Amino acid sequence: MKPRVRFAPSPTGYLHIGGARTALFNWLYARHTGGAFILRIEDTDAARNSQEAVEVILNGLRWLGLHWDEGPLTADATGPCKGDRGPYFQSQRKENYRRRVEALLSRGLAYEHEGAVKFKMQREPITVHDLVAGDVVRKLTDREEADPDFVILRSDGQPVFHLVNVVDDLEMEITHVIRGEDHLSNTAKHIALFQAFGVKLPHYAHIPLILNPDGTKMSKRDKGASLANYVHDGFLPEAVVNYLCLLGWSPKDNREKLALAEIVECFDLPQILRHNARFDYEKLLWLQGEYARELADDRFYELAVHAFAKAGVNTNAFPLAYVKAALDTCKGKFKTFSELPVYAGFYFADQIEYDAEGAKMDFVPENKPRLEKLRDAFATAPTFEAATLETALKETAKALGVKAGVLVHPCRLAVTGKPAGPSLYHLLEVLGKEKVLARIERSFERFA
RNA sequence: GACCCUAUGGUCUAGCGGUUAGGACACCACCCUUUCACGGUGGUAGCCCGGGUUCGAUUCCCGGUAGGGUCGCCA
Repeated sequence: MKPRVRFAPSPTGYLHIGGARTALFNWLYARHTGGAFILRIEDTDAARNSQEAVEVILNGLRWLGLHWDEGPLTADATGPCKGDRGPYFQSQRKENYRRRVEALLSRGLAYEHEGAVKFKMQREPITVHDLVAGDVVRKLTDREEADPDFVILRSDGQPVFHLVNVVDDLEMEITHVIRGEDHLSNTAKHIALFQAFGVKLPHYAHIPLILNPDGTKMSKRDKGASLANYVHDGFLPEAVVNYLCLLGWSPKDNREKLALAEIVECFDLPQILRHNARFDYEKLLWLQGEYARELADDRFYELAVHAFAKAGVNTNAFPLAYVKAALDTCKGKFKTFSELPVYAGFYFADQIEYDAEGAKMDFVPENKPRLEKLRDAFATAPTFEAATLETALKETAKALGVKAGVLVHPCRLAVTGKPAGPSLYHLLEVLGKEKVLARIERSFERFA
């Protein structure tokens, strides 16, 4: 039988980066083995679940490219799903849980207590045969020693996580439960439940957690815990996916930047590390830069235009050729797309602000006559192309007896307002003679 | 408090009894370069501690310490 794995998030309104990795590892295992990846929404807690919250999860998985073989097609719990083991929303499976509780009750494996139903848990240690952690013998804690039984149906009739999770996994015929290590201790309860239902256990693989850079638990409040964060900051899904794979897993041959197809090829459960990993934003940024540099032109333009639009800059107000030429000077020079509007905003702004530090350094009295000379050279250059402008600048520098850099810096600041940016000669060409000369002219009033 | 998992440079990792402990990110220096970035070269930095086992432990065992997880009518 082909493996059947599932990602079973609770719609809380955001997709945790650790949850995203759990989904990814499930997806990778399914693709590696030719099995099925199932998405199940654990929305038993009606009070805090909403359709929008489900939307966040669906969108997150879609953004990452983790398409599911079975599960919801929309965020509507009563809406259409694909797969024949549905419903895939727990809120729609009440009847299944009720039947299962009845069965346990009638066989004396559960009992009513203060209006709730509790499962009779065994006191003997339970061994979890975990594909990642190995054999784990789980003994009762002191509190469980006092009362090992646990609630499976609340007094208001709502089923509890442990029950629904197990019922769904067995009814959906899940073969491998790949989930966060935070569930390892709970697994004993789940195993007892599976046995009570008289069915074969799924294989378990508990993957380590992702921690904050300081080693503490990454919770909703932490910056960087939400996947939406990376989407918002203009990361590329392929970079995030690649990075997530490297947290707790490695191909063991020193490769780090890997295409998804390569990862699918060599991914497997036993090679997953057993210890938690800290999230290294800098390394993610590095991968992001790697992927951003080799983006296909069309996708690059699309993402760039979108980034500008989000920053309130409508690049469509400019000629398409101008926009493309401008963006071409930026490709490979920034990492996340959220940097772009600041990096290249001068192409699309009427008024430019001068960087304070740069102005102090470059808009000094002795530079004014130099910049005037440069302006004249640009004005009389035979063409306004990068190569011509470079020649003009270098000849001007030579005539003035200074290094090229002495002209380059004030010129860049005058034209872009920034001390760093795209190749100067190329950006001058893109901006065009009129804007360049006007901006240089305007900068003169700023010289000390 | 009890139970469970884990421990290689700052971070992610390779290693599975004998290695000059390898790679990547970050950092530093230099080169390239009009800036920034990229690229190139070199460098700083590591086996948590204590006992065993062994001719020999980063590697195996035990203990400690530290970090993480779980013990809920949350999931």
